[in-house]
Amino acid sequence: MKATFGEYIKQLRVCKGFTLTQLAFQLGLDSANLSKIENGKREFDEKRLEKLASTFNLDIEKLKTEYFADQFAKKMYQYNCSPETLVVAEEKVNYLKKVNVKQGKIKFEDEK
Amino acid sequence: MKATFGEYIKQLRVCKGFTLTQLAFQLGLDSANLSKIENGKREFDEKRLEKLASTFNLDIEKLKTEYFADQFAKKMYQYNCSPETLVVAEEKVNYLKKVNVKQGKIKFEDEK
DNA sequence: GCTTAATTTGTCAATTATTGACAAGTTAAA
DNA sequence: TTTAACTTGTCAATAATTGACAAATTAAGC
Repeated sequence: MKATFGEYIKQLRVCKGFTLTQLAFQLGLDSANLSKIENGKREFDEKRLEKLASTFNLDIEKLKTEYFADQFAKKMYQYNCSPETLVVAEEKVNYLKKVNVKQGKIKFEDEK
Repeated sequence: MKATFGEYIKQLRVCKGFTLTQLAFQLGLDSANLSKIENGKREFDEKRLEKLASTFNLDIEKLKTEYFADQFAKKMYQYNCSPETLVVAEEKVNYLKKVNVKQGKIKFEDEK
């Protein structure tokens, strides 16, 4: 899968023969906005990933991978980050996990 | 460098013997907020990367790498993304670059 | 051609998130 | 116990994102 997340959604949609309006309804948004999402002019909201997965019967984990990879790639491209960035990111994920095990949960804003 | 970006800033600051107030002044923010940044309770604003680099005489590219890697890692950790995500991200960066060469600039919101 | 559905684009108010600022609290060193 | 350093809480101001609708364009069928 080399396409952007928007292109990916469009692919899924067209493949199943849905119109924008139909899919937008499933996802609980406006067809105009779905169009923008498909064309990379708006972001897909993370909270709709589950609905997207169930609509197309996709593995939610794979979908998350596509989704976040897309976000990272866009940032990298936009800010012209070195490829090294992803290597360092991997180290940092491991660091966070290790610290987490040692010290207990690191809380993010959206956790209670 | 395995630490978070906040820990990294603190390291730099303490190493040079600066107080929060001193560094905060250099960066144009409040010492209370810098404290939060160092402790991971607020995000460092991308627009201050240059100032941070010049204050500590750091290579801006390396700093960017640290900075964005930190952001990606936090998201990965927060949403429990598979490690695969970073591999896919790399593919997608290449895809974006290729598409860009073929079709001309992809514009982001903050470009004119 | 004409008609109608599908898609895209523009705009904007409303919601939501982020920031800057300051006060009040705690910790640490002398 | 005083003074500086740091941390935490709060909140208004600012900024970013979203949802919604109208209008414009494109595509398909007749």
